[in-house]
Amino acid sequence: MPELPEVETIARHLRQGNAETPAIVGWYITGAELRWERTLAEPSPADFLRRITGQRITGVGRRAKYLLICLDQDTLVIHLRMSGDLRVENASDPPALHHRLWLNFENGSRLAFNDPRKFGRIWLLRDPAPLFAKLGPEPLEGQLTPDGFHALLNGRRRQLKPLLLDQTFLAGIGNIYADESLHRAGLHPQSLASSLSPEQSARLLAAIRQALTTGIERNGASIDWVYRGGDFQNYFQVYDRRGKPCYTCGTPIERITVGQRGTHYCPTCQRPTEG
DNA sequence: ACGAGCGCCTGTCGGC
DNA sequence: TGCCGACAGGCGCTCG
Repeated sequence: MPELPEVETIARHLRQGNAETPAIVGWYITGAELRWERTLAEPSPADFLRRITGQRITGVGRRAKYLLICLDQDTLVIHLRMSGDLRVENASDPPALHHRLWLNFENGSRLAFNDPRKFGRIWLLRDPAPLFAKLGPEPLEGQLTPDGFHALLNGRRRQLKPLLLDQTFLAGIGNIYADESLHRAGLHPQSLASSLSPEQSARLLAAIRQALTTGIERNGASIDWVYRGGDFQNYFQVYDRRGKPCYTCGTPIERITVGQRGTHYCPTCQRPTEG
């Protein structure tokens, strides 16, 4: 499910609260329960319970697609993978079928990690930096310039779509935002990164930022039962639009497989580059 | 360096 | 209705 905009939206809601959920900053952890062992990547269940109990939440943030829940001594790092979701609820509510791990708070609330497909992972770390060591730059941060991005692309003989999905190249983009970015940039998903002109690279960076920013403004995309609350799905130009007319030229959107991922594009607006 | 194939899991949907 | 395969917002691994 969630890519950068969805994780950012969840982080903001947990930090600031919204109509449905209160902010969790300042809450005191009285205990935890683990229902699926593999959800917890690190440390052991016993160490996790011992260490997290008694800590207070001091902040909520995001790095790439990782959600960061800052505690007094540690950082709770959560990767939602395909189907993970976080829910604030009453500790007295019966836990839902797919709750894999939850924290209990002094105020009678619970923060539950719900994850039907069990791909999600949670770490409790004194220092999360090593976990993020191989991640590429944040696409929305200013250190990444059009020239710098062109240099990064220029050094790679790789198709654009798999490269955008490579978290060590650029951090936070997933299948939806890769397709939407390439469409906005007018680039074919199978064009080679090294074939882009400086202008095309600049256009791609701007398109990525535009797609991600719009996604955040719309509170992310909600496609099925997994993640709710966003409406970016109503603004998709290519993703999940196979056979429907391109909004720019009317050509039916095509779906192909690139790097074993479903890939949507307009064959008229997104022509392959030379080389 | 790069792509393909597969494993990890459960749920939904379309075709027959 | 039931069965069966395809497919799903991700990522780590091995193998050429």
